[in-house]
Amino acid sequence: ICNCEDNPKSSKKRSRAAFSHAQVYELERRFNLQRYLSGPERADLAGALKLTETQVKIWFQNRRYKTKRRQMAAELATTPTTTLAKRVAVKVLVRNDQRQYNTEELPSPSAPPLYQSFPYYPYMFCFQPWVSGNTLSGGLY
Amino acid sequence: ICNCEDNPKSSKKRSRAAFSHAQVYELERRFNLQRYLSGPERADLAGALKLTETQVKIWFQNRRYKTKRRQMAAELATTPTTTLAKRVAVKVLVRNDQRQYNTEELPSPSAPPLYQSFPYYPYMFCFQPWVSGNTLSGGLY
DNA sequence: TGAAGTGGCTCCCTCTTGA
DNA sequence: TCAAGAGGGAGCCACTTCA
Repeated sequence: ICNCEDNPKSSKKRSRAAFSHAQVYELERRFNLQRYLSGPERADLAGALKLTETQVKIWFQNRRYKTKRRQMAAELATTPTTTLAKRVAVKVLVRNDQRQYNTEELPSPSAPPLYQSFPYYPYMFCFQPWVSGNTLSGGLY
Repeated sequence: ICNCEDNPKSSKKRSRAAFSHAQVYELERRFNLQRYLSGPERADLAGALKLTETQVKIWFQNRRYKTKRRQMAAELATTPTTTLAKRVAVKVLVRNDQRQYNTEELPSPSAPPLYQSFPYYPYMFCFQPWVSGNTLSGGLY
């Protein structure tokens, strides 16, 4: 599915592209500002870092997942079992009239926020023109 | 794929549900306000109209497409051929540094805006919590 | 006529792999 | 270790169906 058309260096399968320090630094900085990128934002960032839009997209995806996993692990390690049980119950009873956050997203009282002031907070804020049909330059969303 | 689980009235294939006047009126009113619904907005509207979230989603989808088709037809009918040719050219040459609108979205000087002050304008504005994993109550996004 | 079906695309999340 | 692969859900657009 993912064709990943670029990186003229290799003609093989090319796994593990290994981004540079500068690239990772900028991605990391951006990630601390926002967990999700809109189409144009992604395009700009990819252009600035000389990465594929797909690479930026996947990097953010992996980063989100990694953060979430780390948080859940930390939470599991520091939260008493009874509290966890209670949380599950709450999760099921919640109505969905209003926004429905997963309980993991609420800053846990005991788990230290690994990424300062950024608990896992999965909402999208996409303000993107929806380019319909024939999109040029590969990067679409 | 689309299971469309509801409408206890019929036990058959159930095509053409035929919404009521009140339902259509409200959908229409909402459509004049916004072309796209976020998850919670859709859930609220569906609940208020006693429709499935899927029905509301599909209604908006069909409505968008219908509007677009109507606009393109109107534009085709009222725009001289030379102008159309020029537009195609422009479309291809546009850079995508900045937002890239389809030319149809710009209010055409000659085509009357069938839906007042609402040219076809395909962008998403989703401000929706991303419910991960086990979502209850059927409606997800 | 218009709600729903179909197909093709993208994004997202989750988990896994292998250089 | 971590970018990328792969599976599965959901939304969007384009068209088509047929009650």
